[in-house]
Amino acid sequence: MTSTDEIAELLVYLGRAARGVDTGSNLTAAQWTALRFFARANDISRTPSAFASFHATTRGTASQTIKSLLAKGYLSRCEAADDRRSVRYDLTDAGTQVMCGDPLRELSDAIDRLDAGLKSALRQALPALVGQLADSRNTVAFGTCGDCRHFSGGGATGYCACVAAELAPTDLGRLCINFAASEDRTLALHGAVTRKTA
Amino acid sequence: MTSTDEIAELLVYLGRAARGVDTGSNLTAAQWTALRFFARANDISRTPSAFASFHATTRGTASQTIKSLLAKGYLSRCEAADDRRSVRYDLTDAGTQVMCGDPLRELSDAIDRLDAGLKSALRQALPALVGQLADSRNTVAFGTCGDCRHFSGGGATGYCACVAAELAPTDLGRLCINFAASEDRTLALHGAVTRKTA
DNA sequence: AAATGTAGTTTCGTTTCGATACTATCCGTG
DNA sequence: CACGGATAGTATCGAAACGAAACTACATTT
Repeated sequence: MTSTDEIAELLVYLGRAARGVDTGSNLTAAQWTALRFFARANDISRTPSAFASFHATTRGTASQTIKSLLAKGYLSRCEAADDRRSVRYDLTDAGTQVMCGDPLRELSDAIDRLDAGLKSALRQALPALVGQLADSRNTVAFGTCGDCRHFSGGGATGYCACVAAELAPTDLGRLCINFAASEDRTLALHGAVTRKTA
Repeated sequence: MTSTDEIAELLVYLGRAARGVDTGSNLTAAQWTALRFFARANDISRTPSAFASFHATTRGTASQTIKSLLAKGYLSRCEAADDRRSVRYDLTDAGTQVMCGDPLRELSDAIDRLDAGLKSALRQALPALVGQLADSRNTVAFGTCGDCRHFSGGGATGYCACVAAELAPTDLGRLCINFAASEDRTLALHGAVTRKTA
């Protein structure tokens, strides 16, 4: 039993413990994960397929979870303009409201109580680990635009080489299905690399 | 959306992604988690209740998952000597064998490919985070004896103030239900604090 | 035009899950 | 010692999650 294995187990334990206690909102763990994803993903990523990939499940299961949120009135369906196969799900006002009671808040608060050094360490190590895992699986990773290799720019705004468009400040913290970890595993403020999306 | 929330989401994402691909062993994610727990927990912690606590579920669900592993011949039931209500489950030889194909290996390998600094950062930050989370919930945390406040001693062996016994070298890396995070959030090589177990 | 691939959905049987109820045992207090 | 309450383990129930498979519709490639 190595120290590495202990880290892996702690990650699994925390991921599981993070579901927390649902205080009244009447959503299951999978439904919370889905609602959170659609609240956090950028425009091109709020699809059933992207969520299935994010949640490491099949599109069938993802579709089922989305349907339940649709029935509760927390998501609204929106057909994509460019590809008529594709759909996009957005949070309704009720969905946004419910997100205030996200049980993940408990974990966030615990993270905030960590020493600044440890917190900053997580901020660096976890995205790098996500990248490593995606590499070994030859799959897409998930991350936020501000951490992405496709992104270039300094302060509040910037350019995404993948979508080939300027990003609004609010987009920098959003999940993107075309996320690519930075080569050097630091937090990414160098020139973007153009790579055709999978 | 703060940086803290991003960290929380990455933890959930990794915990989910860690289940990996089960190559042939025919175990579900919950069954893998259970088998892994019983492979890693020390003598006093290999009970259904301890696993339920570890897996953040009810004893009923835990009992069911254990039953399925029992049916597959990967666990054996063993009545406790001191408390006739309690039972302990041990891995059979077949169970030990199956553990070689643990899909969590993929995450471990990814961790090993991280820079040494990042890996060491995780090694410090994650146990601290587990402790913070346990604090805010007033529940028991989980961790290994070597990181525990009850533990004192230097190199290959040491003393556990909780069980009030010397620990074998192999015990230092095992999960314990009586784990208590160190006060100072460093990796714990100071005097043990005696605290009656819950 | 045909073949292949992708996006989304549905259905099926199995497993997980939380809630609840139940038995057996332990422990503390009177 | 007897009683009550807490704890350990298990079983049962209905709902949800899950993976696999099949299906439709649309896009892309050949």
